[in-house]
Amino acid sequence: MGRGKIEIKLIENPTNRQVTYSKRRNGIFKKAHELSVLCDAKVSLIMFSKNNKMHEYITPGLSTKKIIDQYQKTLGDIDLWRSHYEKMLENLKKLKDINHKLRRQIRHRIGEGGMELDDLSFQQLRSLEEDMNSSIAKIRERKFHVIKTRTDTCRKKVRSLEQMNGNLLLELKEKCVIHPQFLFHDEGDEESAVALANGASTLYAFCQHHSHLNLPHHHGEEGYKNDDLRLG
Amino acid sequence: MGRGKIEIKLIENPTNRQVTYSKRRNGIFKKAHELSVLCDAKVSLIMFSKNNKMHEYITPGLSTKKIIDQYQKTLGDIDLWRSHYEKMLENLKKLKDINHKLRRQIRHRIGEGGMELDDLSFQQLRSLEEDMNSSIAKIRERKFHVIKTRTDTCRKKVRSLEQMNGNLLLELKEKCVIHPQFLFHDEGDEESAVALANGASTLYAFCQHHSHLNLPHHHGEEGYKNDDLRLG
DNA sequence: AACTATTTATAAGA
DNA sequence: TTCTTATAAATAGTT
Repeated sequence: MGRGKIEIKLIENPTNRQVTYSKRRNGIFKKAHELSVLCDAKVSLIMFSKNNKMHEYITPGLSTKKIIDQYQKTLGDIDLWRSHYEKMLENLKKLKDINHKLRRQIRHRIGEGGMELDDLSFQQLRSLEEDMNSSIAKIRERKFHVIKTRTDTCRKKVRSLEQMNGNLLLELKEKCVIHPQFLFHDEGDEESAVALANGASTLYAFCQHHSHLNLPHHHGEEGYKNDDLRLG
Repeated sequence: MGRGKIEIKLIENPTNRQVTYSKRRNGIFKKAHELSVLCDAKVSLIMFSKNNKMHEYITPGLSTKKIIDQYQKTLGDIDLWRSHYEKMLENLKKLKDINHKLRRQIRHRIGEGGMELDDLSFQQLRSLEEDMNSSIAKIRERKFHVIKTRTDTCRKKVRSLEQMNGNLLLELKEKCVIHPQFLFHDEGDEESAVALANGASTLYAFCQHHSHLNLPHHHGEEGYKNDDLRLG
């Protein structure tokens, strides 16, 4: 429709093309609107020119605003979702962290893995042990009313041995002062010899008792930990 | 354009309206297509008749399939997202669970909360204690090389004291054999009486000292654990 | 952007 | 719906 018929194919001349685009675009929009009104139809017409300029027509009933709102609501939902997702990621991270710490704590308390305790200082080990001890003490308390205990005598023995040793030394020293012949084993002083034997036998009996206890005592040194643990 | 001019307003006659819709719809599609070809424009034209029949035109370049694919890809992404989200939820739940168990384990090991151990049976307590013992043993092992020196020294001392004790006893015994007067306390033998008094007092002093030591020793029974801890 | 000769779209009727 | 056709509308080429 115009001065001459035209073939429907790309218009090479850019100016011509642009002019035709404008004219026909308006024509289509007019027709779209006429259709909307005449037939109560819903029409959405969107077009992009070769230079990417967009133009659109939407039937008045289907207002552009409504469509834009709908679009933005969807975007908003996506945003809400993303923020939700990111909060959850954070949460996840925190939980993993806590988990890791708890595992570490347990590993320390279990002493597992051999190398697990290596990165703790002596002070840390001490405090960890104290912790463990106080923990185990509580468990012991709980268990205690079910089983009665034996006692440990290791330390008593060490001390009493030391004491006894000191006393024996003192005694010997005194004997030596009173019966200097003690210092000379070859001399035949009957009386002091008898007295010495007498006193010695008493001492011996005691010491036998004592040294007899010493064996289990030494044994107990090793067993000590076990006893202790079992008591605990 | 037609036998007569028409006003642009809703066509009340449904048949007329429908006919006009069909004719004009074709007209617009034809024009949309002509625009697409002539001007290399991208055109999307969608319309719904009053009876909600949909018709659309899309510029051949912007194939309907591509648009549908894009649409489905978006939907697919949403689905992927949802499944991702659900996996994460699951993960979260598992972590929380593990966390809870770890906390419980620690509470048991710490013995905290007082009532925390009440729901364990005696066997469970026993096994928990054994666990704790083996754990503490490992900590001690680790600790051991730090206090090894002290311990060794202590043991050596004990042994040498015992040795000394035995030697002293042997010596005393020998003296008694050589000076038998030590054995008769009732005889008016000044020397032996003096010797006896002397020896007895020494022994008495020792025993007093010894039994005196027993109290702090018993007291040490309580202090023992603390000492041990301090050594640890 | 305006003009206009001509083509095209389409309203009304069949 | 489709065809016909008179006529309104759109628009290519020109100014």
